[in-house]
Amino acid sequence: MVSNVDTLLDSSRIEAFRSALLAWYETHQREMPWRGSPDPYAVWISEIMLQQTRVDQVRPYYDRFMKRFPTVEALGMASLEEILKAWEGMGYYARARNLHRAAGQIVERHEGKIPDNPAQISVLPGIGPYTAAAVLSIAYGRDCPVVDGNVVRVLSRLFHLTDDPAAAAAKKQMAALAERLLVTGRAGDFNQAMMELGATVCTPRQPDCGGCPVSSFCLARRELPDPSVLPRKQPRKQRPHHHVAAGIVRRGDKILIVRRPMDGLLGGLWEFPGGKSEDEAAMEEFLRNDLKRKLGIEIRVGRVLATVRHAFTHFEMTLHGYDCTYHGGEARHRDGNECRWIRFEDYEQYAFPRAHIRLIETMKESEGSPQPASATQSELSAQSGPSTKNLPNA
DNA sequence: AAGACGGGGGT
DNA sequence: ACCCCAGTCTT
Repeated sequence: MVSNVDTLLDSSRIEAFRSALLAWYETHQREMPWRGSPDPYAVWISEIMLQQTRVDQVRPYYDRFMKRFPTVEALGMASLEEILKAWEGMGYYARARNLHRAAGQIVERHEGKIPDNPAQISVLPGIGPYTAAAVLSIAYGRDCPVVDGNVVRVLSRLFHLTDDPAAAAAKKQMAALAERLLVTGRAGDFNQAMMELGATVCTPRQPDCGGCPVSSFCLARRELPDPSVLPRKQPRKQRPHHHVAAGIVRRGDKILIVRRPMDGLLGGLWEFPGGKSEDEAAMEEFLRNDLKRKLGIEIRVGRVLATVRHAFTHFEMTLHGYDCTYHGGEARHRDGNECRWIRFEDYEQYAFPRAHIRLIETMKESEGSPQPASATQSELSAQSGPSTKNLPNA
């Protein structure tokens, strides 16, 4: 589509485009705590948090995180456990693990200063092409164009690009166009303006072309009845649905939690032990066998304390939380996962996956939280039946 | 090139 | 119910 691209790429039109975009950004940008004074550390943290995560979700996490870890040195001193706890609920926990490693490297190799050049910043864990360009342009004013999901969408429509943006050739083309349009000397503003435009005006569905400052430059607007068909979206597979049994295993006034391995899903987080069951009808038996096999403990499985539905990107899960009582064994995980007996009220000191948090909240609401050892079996069974009140679509 | 990796909000 | 997000890393 060279001819399409050329339509906009003459210097006077590019200048007009830049002026319109920057003028719009000046008056329409949203308030964000990391804007204003470009502290490289603040920019770095915000950009990591903003990976695949919306501004409004990041905001409260960012404020708490910066209060807790105000500098690279503070972050470098922190344990992974502290950082994961601060990250709890935001997802993509590899970001927190990479932040922990990167902070250590920045303190040790760069005297606590975020690198200001592509070669050094790009090798830090968790910093890919987008984040490198974002930090370098916003914090250091370097002329590096960013290409994120917003920019891909804006450019696809602006230039009527119909290729799959996931393809290598399309990525190259996007990068070249962003580079060509970039306002030299104001790269940070330009990049943020493009992203802000994509996030608030040139949205995936029902873009506000009437409110767009650069609609007169937009080829999709001119040539298509509906610009929102771009960028070309590829067909998605449907997600499988799994049933997971988790045991809230009581031993006196303690309950058992197990830490997930560092790599993989929800890496480094704590959870109630259990696993995926093929047979939804035989969850209790599965759970008893599963904890025997993985942890070497004997349990008695009681009633369902709470049931939670939870959607991940690539699968869906119904999490069944069972009231269990301990009946012997050492609680040593066969794969070496750390096991810990904690008091129920101490769970807030550990980072849990969202689904397990909701399990805990549901148990507390229904007064089905694990009872002190003094409670008899009859007292427990006298309580209300399985709680499914937080189970959407059930 | 494709898949793994969370969670929330918009439509 | 489905879409997709201020992406990165691994295979």
